[in-house]
Order: sequence, then C-alpha cells, then structure tokens
Amino acid sequence: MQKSLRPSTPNMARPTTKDLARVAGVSRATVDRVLNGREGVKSETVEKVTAAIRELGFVRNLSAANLAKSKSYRFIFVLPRSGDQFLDEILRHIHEAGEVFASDMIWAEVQPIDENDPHQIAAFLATLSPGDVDGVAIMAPETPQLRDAMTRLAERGVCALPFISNQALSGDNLVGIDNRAAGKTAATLMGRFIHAPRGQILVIAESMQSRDSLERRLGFDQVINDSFSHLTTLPSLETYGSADRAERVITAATQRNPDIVGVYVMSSEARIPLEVLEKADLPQQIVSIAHERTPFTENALRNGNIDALITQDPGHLVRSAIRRLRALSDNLTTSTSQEKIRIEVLIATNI
Amino acid sequence: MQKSLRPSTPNMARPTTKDLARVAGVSRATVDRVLNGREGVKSETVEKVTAAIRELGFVRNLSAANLAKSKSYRFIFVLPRSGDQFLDEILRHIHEAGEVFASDMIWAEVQPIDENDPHQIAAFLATLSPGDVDGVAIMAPETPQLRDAMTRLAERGVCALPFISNQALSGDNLVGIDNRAAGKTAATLMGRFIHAPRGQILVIAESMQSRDSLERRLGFDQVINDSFSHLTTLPSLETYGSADRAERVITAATQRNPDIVGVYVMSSEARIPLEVLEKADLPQQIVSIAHERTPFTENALRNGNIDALITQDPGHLVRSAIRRLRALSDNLTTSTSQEKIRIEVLIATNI
DNA sequence: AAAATTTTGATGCACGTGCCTCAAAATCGT
DNA sequence: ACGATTTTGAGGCACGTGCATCAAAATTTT
Repeated sequence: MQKSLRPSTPNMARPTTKDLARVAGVSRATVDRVLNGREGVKSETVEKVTAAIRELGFVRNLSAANLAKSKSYRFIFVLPRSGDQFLDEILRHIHEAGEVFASDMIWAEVQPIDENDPHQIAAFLATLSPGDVDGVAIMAPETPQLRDAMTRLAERGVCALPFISNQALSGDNLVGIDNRAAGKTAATLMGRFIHAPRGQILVIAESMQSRDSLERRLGFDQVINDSFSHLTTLPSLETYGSADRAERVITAATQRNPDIVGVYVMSSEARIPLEVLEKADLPQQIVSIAHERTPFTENALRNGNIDALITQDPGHLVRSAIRRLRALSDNLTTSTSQEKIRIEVLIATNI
Repeated sequence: MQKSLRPSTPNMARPTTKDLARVAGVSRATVDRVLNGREGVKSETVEKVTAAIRELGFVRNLSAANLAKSKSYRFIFVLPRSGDQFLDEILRHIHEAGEVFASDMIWAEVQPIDENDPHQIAAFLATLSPGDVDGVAIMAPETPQLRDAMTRLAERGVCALPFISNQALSGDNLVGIDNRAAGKTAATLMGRFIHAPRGQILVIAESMQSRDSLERRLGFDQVINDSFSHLTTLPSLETYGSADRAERVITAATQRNPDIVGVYVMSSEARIPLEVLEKADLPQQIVSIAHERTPFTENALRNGNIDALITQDPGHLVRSAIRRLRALSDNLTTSTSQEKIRIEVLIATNI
C-alpha cells in the first residue's frame, strides 16, 4: 500500500532524436527529415519513425530546437495613440510581457497610430516585410483600407491578428472578447440589480462608429428587451472623448428623462462620463455598469460609484496575442482553451 | 512622417555572454561567475560586469541555459481521489498542461490520496526526496500532520505549494482564490438578485470541516448581514457527498422554512444538492448561486437553474501551480500579476 | 621580498536539435 | 543490365550557456 504510493520512475532521461533513430532503425538524418516534414522520405520510413515517436513518447526539446534555429521573433502592437487609461494598462502589460518573453527570444514593440486615419495604418503595414517583423497585432477600427493592407501583409508572409477591436473579417482569431456577449452580460446584471418597477437606462459611448460599441449595444438591448421589459434603454450618447461634450449631452439627457435608474458606459474610458454623472446629482440611486478595469473604475467600484465592471484581463490579452502570433509564425496550433479571453465580471468583492 | 513609422532596428542580434565579456573587459569565465553568483570575484569586477549587462541590455537565453543544464523538472499534484466533477476538470487540465510543458522538460504527475487520512498523506510526502521530485502541489485539508510533513519536505529541499485548498500556514503562496472574498461575492450577487422584501437563504456544503467552506460561509454571512439585512441565512446543511443524506437534510430544511428565496451551494460539487432542490419544487422562484464550473453547473446556468457561478479557472490553476513550482525550485521570483487566481463570476451570457 | 592566497584567463566539452554536404545504397524505368 | 532517380546514411558545425580544469596574474599576508 505504501509502496503503491511511491513515485513511479525516478529520473528517466527523455528520449532524444538519437534514441528515435536507434529504435526506428534509421539514421538521425532521416529522423530529422521526418520531424521537420522534409521531402523525399518513403512513406513506410515515415511510419517507422512515427511509430518510434509513439513508442518512446518522444517530445521535441524546444530549448534545443530554438537554440539551434537561433530564431527570434519580433512582434509589433499597432495601437491608437489616444491615451485612455485602458490603453495605458495595455501598454504597461506589453512592456512587462516584453521582459518575460525576452528570454524566449521574443521582442514586442508598440507602434502608435492615429486610429482614425486608415491610410496611415495601411501605409505603415505596407512598410512591413518578413525579416523585419514576424507578426503584428492590430487594434483599429475595421475599414476597407485596413482589410486590404492586412490581406497583402498575409500574402507577404507576415501574420496579423486583430487585437481587442473586433474585426468581422477575421472572426474567430480575434484576440479579445465577444462584445455582443459582453453587452448581454452587462444587461443581465443591470436588469437584475435594478429593483425599481420601471425606469430608463442611459447608454453612453465614446463613439458609435466603432464596431465594438455597436455590438455591445446590440447585446445589451436584446437582453433588456427580452428579459427586462419594464426597463427601457435610451439612445446612445456619444462623448467623442471630450469632457465638454460629455457634460453637455449627459446633462441634457438627464434633464429630459427624470426616470433614469441605470447607466451603462460602453466605452473603455469610463472616467469622463461618470464624473459628469456624479456632478449631475440624479434624483434616485442608479445602478451603473461600465467596461474595463482602470485605476479610476477600480476605485469607483470600491467606493460603490460603479456597481459592476465588465472587463477583459489586459495582461492575458497581451500574452495571448504574443503566444498566438508565435504559433502563427511557426505554423503551430495554439492550445485554444488557454487562449480564450474571458468576459470577466467584477464587483467590489472580487477586484 | 512616413519615415517615423518605420520599425526601428531590423534584426539586431541579441548580446551573448561573449559580448558581455568583451564590453566588461573580462573573460567569459568571469562573466559566468558573476551571472551564476559564484564566489571569488572582486566586487569591482562584479560591478564592471553588471554595468555591461545594463549597457547591452543582456538577457540570459533561457533555451541555451536549460539545454546546458539539461535540467528537467518533476512535479506531483497530490489530490483527493474522490472524483467529483471539479476534480475531474483539474485532472484533465493537469494532463493537458503536461503535454504543453513537456517541451520545457517539465513532467507533471498526479498522486491520488485519501484526503481524510492525514497519516497517509504525511507518509507519502515522507517518501519524496529531491532527485526524485522537484516540487509538490498539495490539495488537502490542513492538519498538524500535513503541516509537519510539509515543513520536513521543505527542509529536505523539495518545494511544496498548497493548491486550491486553503492552508493558513502558507498564506500567501496558496495557488487558489481567497475563499472569504468568494463568499462575499456570492452574497453580493445573491442580495442584489433577490427582489423579495424578505426571506431566507439556504446554505449547503459538503462538509463544514473544511477550511474553504468555513471561509466562504464567513464572507457570505458578513455581506448578507451588513448589506442585505432583510435576508437571513440558515445554518449550513452538510451532505457529506451522499445523495441520500442530501435529500433528507434539504427536504427537512425546506419544509421547516417556507420563506426560502435563495440557495447558496458552497461545495465544488453542486450537482447533488441542486438535483434534490429541483425535485423539492419550492413554492416561489429562488435565486441559486453555486461554485465551480463543471458540465453540470454550466448546463444549469444555461437552463436558468443556476443564476450565477463563482469559479476559479481550472486550467489557470494548474498552469499557475506548475509555473510557481518551477520558479520555486529555481529560486526565481514569479511575475505575481500573472499568477493571481481570479474569482470569476459566470452568468448565462459569459460562460 | 618571498610565500600564501585570492582572483582571473584560457580553453574545452556538453546539452539536443537544425541544417548542411557528400556519398552510398536502394529503387525505378527502359 | 544499364543509367537515372529517389531515398538514406554518415558526419560535422552551429546555436548560447553551464561547468570543469589548470595555469597565470594580481593581491594579500608573513
């Protein structure tokens, strides 16, 4: 009984390509050809080698392989230069991850761009060629120019990944969350948190031009209409990132609608609208839900000024993008379960 | 303008120890002595080398280092053999992670133990010695015997980490969530989801012997009492993992208390109690909150039988434990931000 | 100043894989 | 049976670091 609890094999040396060659009855050169999928090996020989791989449980030693290839990766994050707090977090994590991944021969850089100038983005992407860069993660609104540029980039052999900002074209390899589901999540919490028998919900965005906001709004409205029909959602207010404009449109909306019981801030920059709302001093207690964890929103959550946050982990976003870019440029498949970005729900107790 | 957007340095080779030696004006042997903290180097020489490290931005090539050391890690997960669905998930992820980490020369194994027999656990840990094993992640209730065994293990140079199951002693290096905060999170959602003006909350656990359940209960009660005083919490019901007993105690409780408006299932195995409750056919709609994502709870969430789940990502738990064990056995510091296990909130829309 | 000690240099092998060349062997087509 | 072609073998260098040895140089102690 005690014996059965003893760890099985003490320190078995892991099989190497040499062992493979011996067991398969071929030379190391042939093993190499099979392992790296080179031409000119008879199919039965391939079989012998793969059989040996299975038999020995051979796993390629990545350290040795990387060393031999002396390959290094260079990835570029193309990000808007407008510095809201969420972007700052992303930047911080890129630099942090850069240090960690440095020992794996991975360099991550940031290229700020003007997200509203599709030509500039396209022009930048056009300058990239393999040899310079191994992969690009792009956070920018989807435009025909960008789509074209990304297609040409792929043709030239530089892999690209949409990052956070949703792009319909490249659907399932987006590194980011399903914004429609995020909107639904916000709506469900909103609906269940509001106890008033009826009322209106203020919806605030930076701009409804962006696909992200549109999808969040779509999901939000769907759930409110289907499951919380005693509540109504007001038309989206757009701040365009300006505090002045935010103040104007929000105060106008609050005066026009005395029955506001909830506020949903869709944009990743929640500070401006929420500060305006606080000054507005609404008649009743309202439930407010926002997106993304920033120093401001985190603090507001603790104070009770925000009731819930819908977030995506910036560190995970960055690391996932890097891992997936590396897998792409090595033509590997990623372990998908690890790479799914979760829609996180934060309340005061699980910050 | 276009020019400023061009990526800066094409493919700069990374500095090696040779470069360090050249720049510092010493030999590669001395660089090696400094890098690996060996004795017998004058402090000014150390300074010269560290200055060169800073100047060149040298980062040790981990692939090469690992290869040279030809070090491999062997980690053991000591887990209860009682097979609830959450444990099954953990097991699955250990095996999955095992394949991924295999290329990093890391082997992860599972040692099932009878979690209620502290002597058996202690006896097993006593068989482990460095050379056999590099690290152990232990999921078991805290007992004096276990504490002793872990201390002796550490003295022998095998590092150990409490895993999921909270152990007070080793406080901050637990791989898992803060169960008190998890209980608080459950309570906050419970309180806000319940619209009834008053009512009682059923609390079900597998056993209140375990520290985890105690802490969850503590956090839960604190928030209900402080913030939702119109609700009252009933004494914890213990199922001891038996369906029969669960049925008995739960039906007894529901008959005794007609005003139940919420159910909080604290144990990681929510299936049994929830199935019993469904049969019980309570008078009013109740809000139910449970822990851990399993095939059953996930399905119940989709069906609306569960309103929210408080979870910890099993894949993340496993990978984090492995990374931290490696860091421990290399005497490195882990990048803490990545290793914090989040208390996740799942509702039907963000599964 | 000589001896003892500490500090440094020079050099080489090892780790496991990728990649290369050249020749030998096997197989094919006629 | 011959040449042409495909397939395999043998061998070696490279990657960057860890680790070892032994001698040379610098520094301290006597």
